[in-house]
Amino acid sequence: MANPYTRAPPLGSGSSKALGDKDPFYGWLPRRINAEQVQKAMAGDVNPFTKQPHSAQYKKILETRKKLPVFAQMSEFLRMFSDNQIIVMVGETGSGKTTQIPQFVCYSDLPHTKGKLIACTQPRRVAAMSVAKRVADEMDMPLGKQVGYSIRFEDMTEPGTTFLKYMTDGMLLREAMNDPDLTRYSTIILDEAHERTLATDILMGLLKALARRRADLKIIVMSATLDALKFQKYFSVSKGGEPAPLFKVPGRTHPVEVFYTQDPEPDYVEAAIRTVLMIHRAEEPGDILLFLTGEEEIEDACKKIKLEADDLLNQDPDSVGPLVCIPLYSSLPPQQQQRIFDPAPTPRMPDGPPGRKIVISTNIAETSLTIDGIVYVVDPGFSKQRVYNPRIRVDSLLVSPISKASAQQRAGRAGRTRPGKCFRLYTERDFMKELEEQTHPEILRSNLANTVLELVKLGIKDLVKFDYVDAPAPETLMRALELLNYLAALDDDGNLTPLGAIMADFPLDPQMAKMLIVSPEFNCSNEILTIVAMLSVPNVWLRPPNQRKEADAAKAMLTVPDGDHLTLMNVYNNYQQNSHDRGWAWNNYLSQRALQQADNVRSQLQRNMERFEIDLVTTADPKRLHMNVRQALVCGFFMQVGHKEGEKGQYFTVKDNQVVNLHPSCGLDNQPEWVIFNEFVLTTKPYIRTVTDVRPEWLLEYAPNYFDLSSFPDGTETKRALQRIANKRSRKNAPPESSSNGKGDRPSKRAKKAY
DNA sequence: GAGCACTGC
Repeated sequence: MANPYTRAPPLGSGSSKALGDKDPFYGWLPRRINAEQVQKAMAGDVNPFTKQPHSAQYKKILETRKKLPVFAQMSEFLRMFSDNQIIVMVGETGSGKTTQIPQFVCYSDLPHTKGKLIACTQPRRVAAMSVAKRVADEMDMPLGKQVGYSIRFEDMTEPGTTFLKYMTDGMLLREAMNDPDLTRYSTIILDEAHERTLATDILMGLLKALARRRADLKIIVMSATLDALKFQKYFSVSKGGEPAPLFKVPGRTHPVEVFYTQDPEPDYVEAAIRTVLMIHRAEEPGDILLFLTGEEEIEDACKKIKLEADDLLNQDPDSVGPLVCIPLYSSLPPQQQQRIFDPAPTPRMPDGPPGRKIVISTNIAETSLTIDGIVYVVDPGFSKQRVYNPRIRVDSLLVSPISKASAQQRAGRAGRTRPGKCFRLYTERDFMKELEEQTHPEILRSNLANTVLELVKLGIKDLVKFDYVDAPAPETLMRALELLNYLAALDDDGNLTPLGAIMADFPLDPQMAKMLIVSPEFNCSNEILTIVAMLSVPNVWLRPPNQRKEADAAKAMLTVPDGDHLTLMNVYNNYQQNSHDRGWAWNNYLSQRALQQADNVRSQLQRNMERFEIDLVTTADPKRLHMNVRQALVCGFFMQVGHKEGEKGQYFTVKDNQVVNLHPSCGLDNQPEWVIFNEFVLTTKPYIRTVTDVRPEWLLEYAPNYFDLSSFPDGTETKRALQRIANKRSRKNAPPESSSNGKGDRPSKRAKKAY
């Protein structure tokens, strides 16, 4: 056979007639391609990848592509790509990097000639989908053929045809778990690396090691300017040697003038409202984007601004135009989110002062959503950030100052369509001296139980020595290892157990994966599957401010008094029985969107169960079914137990002895002595949320290692209570329920032993 | 008697 590189094989719909002997790739040598070759191929009449004639549309799009800053540097890029295994690339907003660089790579790498793919990862699903669509158009191909995307629940690729795949970072990480060498890929592009999502961080560590094993793999890390040097050093080719080369492309945005306050503002919401109204009165036409921290703050500010703006309009209708306030946060239904794209209101009278639109948004407008036409940004300098405290194992959301990088990103939102202004509600000194350079990457702010299990499954032996871009706190790793060991996912030496290997394959927190896998032993895997799905989606309960009573009453109708987990199950079952009816969900103050998602997650998990031959079983007798479900819950959540002390209903977490309260949303009709909880949240008080009544015997029985009383701090009421139960049990000298194994409905003997 | 920054598998 001739050199395979002299002639690209015809692809998919390619017809040899159209091709003739004019294959635009004829004689091309992969990874040794220059810009002249590519330009010529792009300008040709025949699409070199499909061998079809180019459409008129294609030529049009090509002209606009040529105006992108990155296009002018194609030659430089191709040279750098030829000469290096790893490149760090910086491309500011509007450079065209996300759409163009992967295409340049296609022309140079010619992945289709070797049956490989180019991957380009994105932190968000919508981005992966929309960019893939755009690039498919640019390359004159139907989406899902040569160019596709892959996100959870949706694989828009065609095996054997697709050679450029946009995907979420989490998706590529999943693939790595089953193929640590990522052999299908010839080039991997990590886009938006500066966002430092957990998945991107882990991928960077994996790819750095993989680059040594696979000399044929090329890697491109794309980021914002501030982080480039850090990545260059991290990906230095030789140990302590040269940093990875940098490819830099200017952006194409308009200048944004930044203003600071003279003095610190004591009340940033009040200051923000004042600033917005000042802009409305005094500045040229143009829409405003105000960043606040959460739903309540946003809705509140919306009302206040509206009131004040209406006053202004009435007082001075000749110089002040109408103003419309639009809230934006993730839990808003998509339809309402769309309002941010509405045009500004029209003047009240012909020739009157023009109207203005103000969007008041959480961080969602910083990265996930771009709104065109914004000219003014008001930035109070705060956002809610997730923090994880490994000492007490609690996740919380804290309003914290943003980073410099974040502030710059926010300011940039004012310059997308024309020159803009950004009003920072803090002093220049604070910006320079007080703000951190970067937002702490997620890996430093999260519970890593899931990540650690993934890393072990990926074959990483020593988690502490893993080459992280930023290493997590050792205590966070310890907490994760400890949890996984108690769940029997890792043995005492930190090796993956067969159970752990299966757990890692479920897109779930380890606790939930564990209880799902063991649930057939309790004859309730059907129910646990539902509960796990419901726990994996956003809150299903709606509570509109003016209909709280009605919403609470509707919830009470669906509540199961034995526990919130059972209530969730009941909600899902009712949703099914009412054939996913939108009206039913609406009448019961439930989020149809969340229920639909739960349904989706449930099917995906069910497919995973089938792959591992985990039976889907249930128990006929409803009373016994509830008992069985509650026991299965213990198998996953035995480390999240609350014990009531005293009559006041004060709960203490087991072992950590933290004081916690039942969350007001809890549906229990009494205060059981022992409960398991799904989450521990720190808001106005420490709360445990999604709570179920359990029996202490179950704790001792299904989690004997964790409930080894010698490991408990002495002198606590919890320990004494458990000791009493243990004594009673040993007197009986037989497990109380498994001995009477008359009906198949009861937990089997094996369940007792294994867990 | 309270909340839900945002993403992802």
